[in-house]
Amino acid sequence: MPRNRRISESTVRRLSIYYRLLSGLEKEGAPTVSSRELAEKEKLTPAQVRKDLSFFGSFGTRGLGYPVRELREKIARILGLNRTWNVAVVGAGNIGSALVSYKEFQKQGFLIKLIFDNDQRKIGSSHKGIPVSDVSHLADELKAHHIDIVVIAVPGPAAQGVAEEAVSAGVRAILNFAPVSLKIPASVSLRNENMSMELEQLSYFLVGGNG
Amino acid sequence: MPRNRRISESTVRRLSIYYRLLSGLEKEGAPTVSSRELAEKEKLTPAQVRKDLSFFGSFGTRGLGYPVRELREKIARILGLNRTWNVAVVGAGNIGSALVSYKEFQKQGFLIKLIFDNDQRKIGSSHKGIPVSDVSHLADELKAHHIDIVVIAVPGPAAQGVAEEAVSAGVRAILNFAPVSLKIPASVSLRNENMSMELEQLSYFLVGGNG
DNA sequence: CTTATTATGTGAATGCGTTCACAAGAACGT
DNA sequence: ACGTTCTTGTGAACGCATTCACATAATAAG
Repeated sequence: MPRNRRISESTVRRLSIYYRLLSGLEKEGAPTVSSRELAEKEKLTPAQVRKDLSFFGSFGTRGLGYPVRELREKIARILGLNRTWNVAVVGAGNIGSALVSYKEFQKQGFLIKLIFDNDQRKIGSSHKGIPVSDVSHLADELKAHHIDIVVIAVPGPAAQGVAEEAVSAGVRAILNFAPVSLKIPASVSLRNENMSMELEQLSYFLVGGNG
Repeated sequence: MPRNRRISESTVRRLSIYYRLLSGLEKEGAPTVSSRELAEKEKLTPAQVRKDLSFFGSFGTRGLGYPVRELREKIARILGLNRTWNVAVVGAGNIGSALVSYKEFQKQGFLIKLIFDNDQRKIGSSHKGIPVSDVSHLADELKAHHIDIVVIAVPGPAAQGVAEEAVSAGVRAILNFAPVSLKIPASVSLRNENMSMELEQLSYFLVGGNG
């Protein structure tokens, strides 16, 4: 059990995958699963799966595999999914609105508590029972509602300002949908979801990787 | 100029980043840019930038840097952004609708030509001038409209079926928003955009990487 | 024309994630 | 009980991306 070891980002990403897989297996009533079975479902190697899991201890049984329910619960604890998180969405445009309605988040314990916008026509209205607040009160509201994660869904030029407000309010995790690179302290965790970039990767593949 | 060389996925991802940066610099009228300047804007190393660009030739001038306009155009050709692509969105729910309204795609030359759904109440209506078609005619319509890229924005359980239809219609690139792992031939390029997973990564960071 | 400065391009070194390979352990049938 | 089969856990080998370091070259100033 190599504790104290730094876990690579790729390993954490795959933990999410294992979690989803294990949730499905648990519903099906499977008592155990082998690294080979997990690997086949996701086009990984069995060694990769075992190595990933071994970073957090050894919960497998040789000759049998891993206990589905226990492993899922263990990964939930590692990923912090055995609790709820308070989320705020900034930007009530197309993407922001879609995120608020996206039911997967609630299911996983990510509770959207606040929505912000700068459009007076939107402020005061509500999406799915969550009122749209004025973005000019961003920092105060984030603090008052103990928001853990801020989702930025505003136009590119506005994103950096929102990020800085969020950081100043003590937020330590940001999910950014704006197509810009945010400058924030290293102590804040940032993930970018840039859909144009994803399409560009596909485009590169389609033209065969050259010009 | 190390041609014939396989370009790593990370390099291609960064090309998208350089492209965005260069577009901005071009608007500002900057004639040239150094690897150091590019690196500083994105928290990369200058060596990384130079190595990435060197895979496609050497367009820099020692002592001066890279010509902004030429480099942007070169990267556009490499990524296949000097043309348009026909895109279809499957699923007219929250995410699908948001994508159709997302203006960045059109700007980059990704033209959404078709939207599909299985809900009779939605079929026939239109989003942003694009009519919603019946998903039961998926393959035929994809072929008829020469769709290059299919965006899957349907509930998890329906995603695999949609992917298979798309592949059977000759589609070679898929952007998947459904939280499942799609099984498709290796000859088809697939990118996953799983927003729950992004939040889970943030959650892992917030709990400090242990349970 | 010469010197100082800046910045590219790239082989070599480094670091890190993935895969290999195998010893060790557990279950199951005979 | 014993051998066969299955599967984990992990050190070692491997491969690939990143970083280093420097020769090379262009500009600018005096």
